[in-house]
Amino acid sequence: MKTSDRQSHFYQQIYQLVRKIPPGKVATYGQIAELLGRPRHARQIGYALYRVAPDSDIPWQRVVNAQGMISHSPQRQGSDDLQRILLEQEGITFNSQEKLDLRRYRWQPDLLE
DNA sequence: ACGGTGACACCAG
DNA sequence: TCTGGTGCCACCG
Repeated sequence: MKTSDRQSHFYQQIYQLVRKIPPGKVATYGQIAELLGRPRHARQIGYALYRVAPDSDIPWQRVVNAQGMISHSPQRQGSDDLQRILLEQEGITFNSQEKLDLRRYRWQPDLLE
């Protein structure tokens, strides 16, 4: 299997898993990578989500960094600001330090799937 | 082809 | 807490 095929397959796995995150819950980049059996590949999750169109059916907004914060970047062309708006619409609140409470909102995937 | 870059994470101080 | 350094590895010019 070519490397490029393995990679796009990995991206599909990422999208499929992110789709399972229910409204009002979030996962971290590292958590997604680990759940897919690739610890330390958190950056790949960011790359995969970067390619997702803002109006996609993939709930890309439900993935944040390990500090419970939205990762900002000029490259995102404002989708980072949109991310916060979408999450707040789902009932998620941010504290004065722009952080959401991971203990409260972290998605716990059902192991029996 | 190759080196800089980055929607990350973790650790030391 | 916060900051800086390090590990990681696909992406892109």
